[in-house]
Amino acid sequence: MGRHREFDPDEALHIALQVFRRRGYEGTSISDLTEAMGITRPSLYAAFGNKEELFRRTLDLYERRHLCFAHEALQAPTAREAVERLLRGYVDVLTDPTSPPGCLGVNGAMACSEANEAIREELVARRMVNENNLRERLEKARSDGDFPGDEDPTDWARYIVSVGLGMAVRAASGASREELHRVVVVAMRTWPIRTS
Amino acid sequence: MGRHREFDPDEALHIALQVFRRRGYEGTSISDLTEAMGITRPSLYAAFGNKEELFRRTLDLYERRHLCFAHEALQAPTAREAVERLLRGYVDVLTDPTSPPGCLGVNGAMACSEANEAIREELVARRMVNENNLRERLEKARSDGDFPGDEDPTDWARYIVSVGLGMAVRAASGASREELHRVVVVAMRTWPIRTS
DNA sequence: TGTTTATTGTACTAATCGGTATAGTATGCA
DNA sequence: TGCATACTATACCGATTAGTACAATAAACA
Repeated sequence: MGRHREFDPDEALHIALQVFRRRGYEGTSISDLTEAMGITRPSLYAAFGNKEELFRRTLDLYERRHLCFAHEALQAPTAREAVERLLRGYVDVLTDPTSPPGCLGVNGAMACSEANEAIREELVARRMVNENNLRERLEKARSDGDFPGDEDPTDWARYIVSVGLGMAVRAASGASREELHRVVVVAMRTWPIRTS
Repeated sequence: MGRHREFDPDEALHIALQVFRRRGYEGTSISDLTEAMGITRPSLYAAFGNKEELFRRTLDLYERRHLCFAHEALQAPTAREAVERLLRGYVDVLTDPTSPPGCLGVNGAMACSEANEAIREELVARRMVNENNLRERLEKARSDGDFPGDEDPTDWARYIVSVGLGMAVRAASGASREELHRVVVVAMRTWPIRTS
């Protein structure tokens, strides 16, 4: 009963994701959002709560729709391949021509005033989940004999994620997909086991 | 003639640098600045023009006072040593215990609304200057026989800077100096020439 | 000592921020 | 055909944004 909603919340969420991805959390105003989504302020608040809740839902959508490659990448037969797929998949997300360049998680976290400290912590926590997944994959590889026993999976996961973060910053500054794939090539030369 | 200024502009600029470094450009308000600097708004505008001009002057100060190590690092005898000094010096700046963690150039550039596009471009341009300096150092190394002739200095400079940017993001999220030095250790293993 | 000049503090501007009260409108159910 | 209900539109809230007008103040020069 009652009047029907005149917009598709899922479609609106996709638009919000695009806006947040381009402008970051603080850089995006409610007016930016409502204008892009084609809805009014009360509609936005009725459907999504408030700005912070909306951002968390865009984060969920982002991970589900754009970062989903990571889970598959980690299942590659060798650790080396898993890491390379991870980095190359990330590059493709960062430079997806249908979305603003860069990473929602990185663009959103930087330059937060203290009023939005909670957002920053949320993003750091989500980032850490990914890094831990990678570390666990490397630990498995080590017990499989696929990764040297005297190498530290924690150090390696931290390094790989750092390269990814650096590429995210570059992407936001307009780096091309080719440029970033070249970064991956150089980065992968650290790998302690040669592909035979 | 006229009344004397009651604050030291140079000291005030150092404080502004600290505030901008912690909050980024957009995340910092004039009130944040005047409060930290201990001066009033008209004094700030009289001495520094406006927010954007003040930020540019803090950028100059930052490069002069905190990034000055880069110039010396590039003069190391070997290219490998130059790059390692560059990365390690940057880690120490990022985690300087007397300053907010992270890099003014990175924290300031992310999450800019379109009103401050000029700031973003300025920071990207300054970053490119550093990357070009590194590339030129690698080109010199190549003609010195200190760097393989079949390696591309542009690719390497881009990779090294990317690692630095990634560490800057991590530092802003609270990474420790030790953590980041470990990233450098792994990153340096890409190096195409072994230290004999 | 009086005048000029630059800095100071107070108080303000228009615009924008995130968020909402309220009234109007469209729908499903009885 | 009412009536209850959920959404929409307008217009607003107090707080904060970057930036400034203006008058009081303090120093240098005549």
